[in-house]
Order: sequence, then structure tokens, then C-alpha cells
Amino acid sequence: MPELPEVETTCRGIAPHTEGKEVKAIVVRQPKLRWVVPNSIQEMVGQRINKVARRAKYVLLETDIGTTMVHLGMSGSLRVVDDSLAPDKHDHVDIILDTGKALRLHDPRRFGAVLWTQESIDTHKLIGHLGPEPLTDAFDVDYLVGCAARRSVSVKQFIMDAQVVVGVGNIYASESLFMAGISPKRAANKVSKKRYALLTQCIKQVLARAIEQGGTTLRDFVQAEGKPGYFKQELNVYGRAGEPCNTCGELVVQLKQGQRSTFYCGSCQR
DNA sequence: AAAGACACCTGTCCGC
DNA sequence: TGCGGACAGGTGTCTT
Repeated sequence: MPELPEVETTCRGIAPHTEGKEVKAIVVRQPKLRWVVPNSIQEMVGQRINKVARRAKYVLLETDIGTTMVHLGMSGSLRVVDDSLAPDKHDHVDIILDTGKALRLHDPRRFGAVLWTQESIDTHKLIGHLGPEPLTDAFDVDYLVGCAARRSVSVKQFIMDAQVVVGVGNIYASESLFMAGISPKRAANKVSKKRYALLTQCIKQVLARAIEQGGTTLRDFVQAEGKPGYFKQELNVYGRAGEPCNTCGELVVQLKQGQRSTFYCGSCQR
């Protein structure tokens, strides 16, 4: 489910309930997620959560002595619930706070992760090699053009490459390319600098707007309070194969690129 | 070095 | 109603 806007929405939703609160207990009902939840996660018990942050698609719960990293995978969501609320089948991990609330990870497919690290996040094995955040100034046209040199992969797969830029997943890659009028099939090194300048802006705009709308709920994403995101109604191409393009009326096309579905308008995108 | 395939897992939907 | 197969928002790892 979650791309950058959904993870950011989650962070913003849980922050008021977790920042400054102490962790009273951690309950792991199903340790087998993408990686087995480490026993060292219990080191977080008794610690105060100083800050909720995000890097790429990781939710970071920072304490004085270490950081808990939560990844939502394809089907994960993190909610704030009353500690006493009975867990569902796929509620795998609870981080129980001293307020009577708990952060509850729900993840049917178990592609998500809960990890504990004492090292600096910037150099962490899973994060150190990642590209810049798309909503920062470090992500600009010169940077993107530099990355694209000698890359024959399609521009859609290129912008989904986390070593190039983080947070752009399957929905927002298609949407950004539609907004920029660029064909997803074009090779990354065959896109002009002028069009990369536009694409850079479109990626920022699409992600920012999706965050404003609380993310996109396709099937199971929910925000911290359990509400869906509302960006789905603003999708122009994703999931709209066979429907008319909102701009020109031509039918939206679906294809596979790197095992993932891509949606685009063959008339508006060149 | 880069590109492509595969793996992980459950739920849902569609056609027969 | 049941069954098989395809598909789903991610990403590390292995093979070409």
C-alpha cells in the first residue's frame, strides 16, 4: 500500500499520540514479517519517544538510546488504538504507551518490518544507500539528469528506483509521468533536461497534494485514526485502464514494466 | 555496473 | 459453490 504520502500521513497522525510518551510494553504476536522482529526491540521499553520522523518509506520512532524503524510494506498500516481494544487477525505488533494507547501494526501480507537500531539512521544498512527525499531541494533537475546518464531503463522504473529518489512508488510514478506528459516507456537517458525539470516539479506536486489528501486508499490503507486517504479521486491514470483520459478522452492504457503495472495515456504522454 | 527475475505472504476477484 | 490463476501500494537478493 504505502508510498511516501501514506507513510507521511501515518507519521503525522501518530506523532501527537506518541511524541513525548513513554513505551510501557511491546507485544509481538507475529514476529515473522519481512524480517523477524528482533528481540532487541524490547530495549525500547521504558524509553521516551522523542520524535516521530520519516526517511524514505520508514517510520522512525526516535528515543535517547536508539530508533525503532517501521516499514509498512505493501499492506501495512499503523494505527493509534486503545490498548484494551482486542487485536485483529493481522495485528502483529503493539507498541504500548503509558497513556493507555498503543501503536498497532496491521499487515496482512507481512511484507512490512519492525526493526531496532542503535546506530545512526543515515548510515543504516537499509537506508544509507538511498537517494534524496523528493520533497527537498536536494532533489532537483540537475541531480535527476545526472542520475539518468547511461540509464537505458524506462523512465518509470527509473523514478521508482530508491537509489535515485525515495518514496515514488507504483501509483505516484504513473501519476507524475502523466502530469509531466512523458511516456513511461521512454528510456531514462532519452528524456530531455527540459522535461526532467518538469518531471521533478510534477513529482513534488503530486506527492505534496497526495499528502494533503491523506494519501491514497486503494483497498486497505488507513490513517492513524482509521480513516482512508482521499487522493484516489484525484488519480488520473492509475487503476483506470480502459477509461477515458481526463484530458483528451483517449482510453487509458495498462502495461507491465519490471513486473509492475503501469498506466498512461498514449496521446497525452510522449 | 545495470537490468531483469524472483522471493516473501495473504486476500480478493474473475472466469470456468 | 468451488477451484485455479492473476493480481495487489515494496524491496532485498540473486542471476544474467
